[in-house]
Amino acid sequence: MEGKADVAGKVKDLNGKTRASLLHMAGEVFAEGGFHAATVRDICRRARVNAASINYHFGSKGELYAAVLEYSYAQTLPEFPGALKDRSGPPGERLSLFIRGFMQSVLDEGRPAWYGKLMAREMVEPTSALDRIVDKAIRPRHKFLRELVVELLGYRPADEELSRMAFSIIGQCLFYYHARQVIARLNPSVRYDTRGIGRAAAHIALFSLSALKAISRGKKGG
Amino acid sequence: MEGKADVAGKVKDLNGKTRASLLHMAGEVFAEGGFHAATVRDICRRARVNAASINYHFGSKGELYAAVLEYSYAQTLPEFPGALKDRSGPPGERLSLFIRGFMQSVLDEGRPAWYGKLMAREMVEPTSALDRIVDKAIRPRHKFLRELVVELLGYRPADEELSRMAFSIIGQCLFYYHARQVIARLNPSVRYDTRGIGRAAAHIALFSLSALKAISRGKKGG
Amino acid sequence: MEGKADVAGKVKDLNGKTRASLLHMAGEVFAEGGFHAATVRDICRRARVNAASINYHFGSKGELYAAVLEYSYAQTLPEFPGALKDRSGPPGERLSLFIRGFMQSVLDEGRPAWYGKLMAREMVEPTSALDRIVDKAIRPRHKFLRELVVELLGYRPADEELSRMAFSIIGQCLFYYHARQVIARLNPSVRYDTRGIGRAAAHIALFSLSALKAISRGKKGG
Amino acid sequence: MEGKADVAGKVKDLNGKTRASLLHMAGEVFAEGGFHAATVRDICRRARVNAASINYHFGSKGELYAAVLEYSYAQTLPEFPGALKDRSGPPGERLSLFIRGFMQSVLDEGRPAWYGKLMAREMVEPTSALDRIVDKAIRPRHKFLRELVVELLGYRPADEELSRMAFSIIGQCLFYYHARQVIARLNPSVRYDTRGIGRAAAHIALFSLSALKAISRGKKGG
DNA sequence: AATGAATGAGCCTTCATTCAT
DNA sequence: GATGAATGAAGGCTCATTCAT
Repeated sequence: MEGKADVAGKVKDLNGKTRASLLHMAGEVFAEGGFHAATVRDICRRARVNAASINYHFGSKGELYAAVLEYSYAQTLPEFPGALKDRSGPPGERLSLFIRGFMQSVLDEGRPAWYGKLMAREMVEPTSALDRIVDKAIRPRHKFLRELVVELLGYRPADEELSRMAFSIIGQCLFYYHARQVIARLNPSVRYDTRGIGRAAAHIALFSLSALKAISRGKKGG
Repeated sequence: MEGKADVAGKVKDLNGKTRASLLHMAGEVFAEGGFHAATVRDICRRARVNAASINYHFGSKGELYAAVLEYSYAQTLPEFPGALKDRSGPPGERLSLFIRGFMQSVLDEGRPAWYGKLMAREMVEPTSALDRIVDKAIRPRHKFLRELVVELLGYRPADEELSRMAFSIIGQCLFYYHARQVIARLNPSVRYDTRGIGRAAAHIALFSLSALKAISRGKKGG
Repeated sequence: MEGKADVAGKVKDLNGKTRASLLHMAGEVFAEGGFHAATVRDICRRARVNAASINYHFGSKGELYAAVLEYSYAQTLPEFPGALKDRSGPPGERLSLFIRGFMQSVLDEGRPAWYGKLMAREMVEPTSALDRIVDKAIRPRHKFLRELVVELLGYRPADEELSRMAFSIIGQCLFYYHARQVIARLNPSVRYDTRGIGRAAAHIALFSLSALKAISRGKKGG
Repeated sequence: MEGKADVAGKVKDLNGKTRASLLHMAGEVFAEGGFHAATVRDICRRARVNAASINYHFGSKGELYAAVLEYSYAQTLPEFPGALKDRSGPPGERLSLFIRGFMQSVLDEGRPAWYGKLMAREMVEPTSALDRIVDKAIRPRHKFLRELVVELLGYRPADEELSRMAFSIIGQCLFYYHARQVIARLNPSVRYDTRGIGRAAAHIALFSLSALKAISRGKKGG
C-alpha cells in the first residue's frame, strides 16, 4: 500500500518534475535579467531538461513567461490582502508593515525570491504581459496605498495628487531594487539582508509618514 | 606634442560627420531601449552609414556605448555644478530647482534628450560602464543632494541615514521614468509634457521638503 | 490457422476506434497538403488521440501514409474494374464515363474524397510509396485507357504512341486538379461543384474523342 | 589598364559571386523539391557560402524565392513574345512551335533548367508568389494560346470554352513534367532528352490540332 | 576614411520519434 | 491498448563582428 502510494507519488512528481522545474528556473532567470535577456536554452540547461521542453509544456517562451507570472500571482495574492485588510492597527503602523512586506517581496534574496522582482522588472522593461500584471498585482497595491494615505492625511486629496502620494512611497521602495548596483557603489554600507531591508523600510516609512503628517498639518492649518 | 595630441583628439571628436552622426544616433537608440535592445544595424541605418562603421570608428558596440556616455558627461557636467553651486537662494528652493532639472533631463521628450535617460537606464540595467557613470555623473549629484539635505535638516545625520534621504528623493523622481508605462495605466491623467513634469516635480519637492522639515522638527524637538 | 489470421487481420483493420479514426483523418490531411506538409500532431489532434498513437499503431509517419494508401486501394479497386469492364456501351460513351468518374474522384470536395487526390498528389510529389501506387492504382487505369483508345482508333498504334494517347487524356484531367489555383485566377468562372466537374469532363471527352476520331480518319485515309 | 580592368571585373564578379551563386543554386533547389522542401542551409551549402548570406543578400528565404522568380522572368520573358509574335507562319505550325518551346523550358535537363520548372511547380504547390507568376508568366502564355485556338478553329467560342481549349493543350504538356516519375514506370521507353521532348511535343501538337480541326468541322458542319 | 560583403554563434521554434508507465 | 512526457535534430532567422578592398 505504502509502496504503491510512494510510487504513485513519485510518478506524479516525476511527471510534473520537468514542468515545475522549468517554471521555477524560468522565474529565477527572468528575474535576473528580464524577459529578453533570458534564453530558453539557459533555462532548460539549468533545469536539466531538453530545450524543446518549454515548447511542449508551455508552447513558447512568451507563454512560459506568462505562466511564471500567473504562478507568481497565485503565490502572493492570497497572502497579500489577508495581512493588510486588517484595519485594527493604527494606519501609520499598517503603512510600515506594507512597506516592509513590499520591500521584502522585492529584495529578499531567499530561494524563490522572484515573485516581487518580476513585477518590479516588468515596470521598467514592460512586455505584453504588463496589462495583466497591472491588473492582478499592481493596481490592488496601488489602491491599498491610496486608501492608507487618505486615512493618514485625514482628508481625500484630488485624484491625481492622491496617486502621486502613492507613487512617492512606492518609488522610494523600488529605488532600492532598481538602483541596487548604484547604491552598492555610492554607499557600500547599505545591506540587503533581512536587517538591511528592515532598516531601509523603516527609513522609508519614517520619511513618508513625516511627509504625510506635515502635509496634512499644512493643509489643515493653511 | 601635447598640442598635436589635442588636435588629434579634437579631430577625432569633431571631424567626420560619420562619427558624430553615429554618436548622436546611438545616444537616441540607447536611450530608447537600452544597450541590449539596441542593434548596431539600426543605429547605422538611422545614421545613414555603413553597418561596419561602428566597429571601424569605435571598435565595438560596447565601446560606442562608452563613447556616447563620455560625450554625455562632456555635455552635461560643465553646466551641472555651475548652476547648482550657487548658494544664494534658500535651500528649499534649490532642492525644488534640482528636482525639476533632474526630472526634465530624464523625462523631457525633446530631441537630444538622452543625457539623463542613459543615466537612469544604467541604474536599472547596468553595463560594464556603470562604474564610470557613477563616478562621473551620479556621485556628484548624490553629494550635492546630501549637502542640501544637511542644510535643510539643520544637522548632519549619520552617513547611511543621510544617503537614504537622498535615495528617497531621487527614488521618487526616477519612478516617473522607470514606471512610466505603469503610471500611464494606473492614472492616465498624469502627463509627461513640460507642465506635467513641472507638476510631478512640484509634488516631489513638497513631499520631500515636508518630510525633511518634520524629521528635523522631530529630531530637534525629541 | 487461416481463420485466426483473418480474424486478427479484421480485428486490426476494423477494431480500435483510434486506429480507424487515425486512418481517416490522415487520409484527409495527406490529401489536403501532401505527405510532407502534413504533421503527425495535426492528424492526431484532429483524430482526438495522443500524438504517440501514430507510432504505436503504424510505426511511423511513412507507414501510416502507406496504410492510408492501402486502405484507399481496398476501397476503390473492387468497384473500379467492375464498373468499367462492362463493354456493352459504345466506346466513346465509356470514355466519357471514365473521364467523368476519374475527375470526380480527384476533384470532388465531398468528405471522404481523398481516394483520388492522394493518387494525383503522389504523381507530382512522389514518395517511396509511388511504386506500389503505380502498380495498384495507376497502371490498371492506364491499361484500361489504352484499350479504350485502341477501340476508338480502330487500330493499335505503336506502344509508345498508344501510351501518349492515354497521357494526353489523363493530362487534361489532372490539370484541373493540379492547376486549380491558377485556373481560379485565369478564369474565375470555372467551378468545381458537381456541375462544373461535369462540364470540364464533357469538354475533355469532346476534345479527346475529336482528336482520336480525326487521327483515326487521317491514318486510315493516309 | 587591362590589368586594372581585369581586377575591377574580378572585384565585381567576386562581390556578386555569392549573390549570383545563391540565386542559381536556389533556383535549382527550389525547382527540385519546391519551396517548402528546400532549406536555406542546403542552398548555402551547395553555393559554398555562409548560412546567413541569404538573409544578408535577400532578407529571407521567401524573398530569395521571389528574387529567383523575378530573375527567371527576366531571362525568359524577353525571348518569349519575340519568337511567337511572328504571325507569318501557318497557325498550326505556330502551335507546334509553342508546344515544343514550352515543353523544352519545362523539361530540359540542361544546366539552368529551372526557369520553366518553377512555374510548373508553383501551379501545383502555390506560394504567396503565385499571383505575380500568373500575371508575369502564365497569363501571357494563356492569352497567346487562346488567340491561336481562335485562329485554328476559325471562330471564337464562348469565353469559358475557349479557356478550356487552352487548358487541354497545356495540361497535356505539363503532364510530362508533373507525372514524369509515373511515366518512367508506366512506359520506360519515354525519354526526356531533346529528341524525346521533340517526340512528346509532336504528339501533343498532333493530338491537339486534330481535336481542334475536328471540333471546328463539327461546329461548322453542325 | 569608409564600405559592401561575408561570417559564425546563437536565438526560438517545430517536428517525428521514443520513453516510461 | 494507449498515453503524457520528454527528446534530438533540424529549421529559419538575427546579431555583432571581420574581411577585402
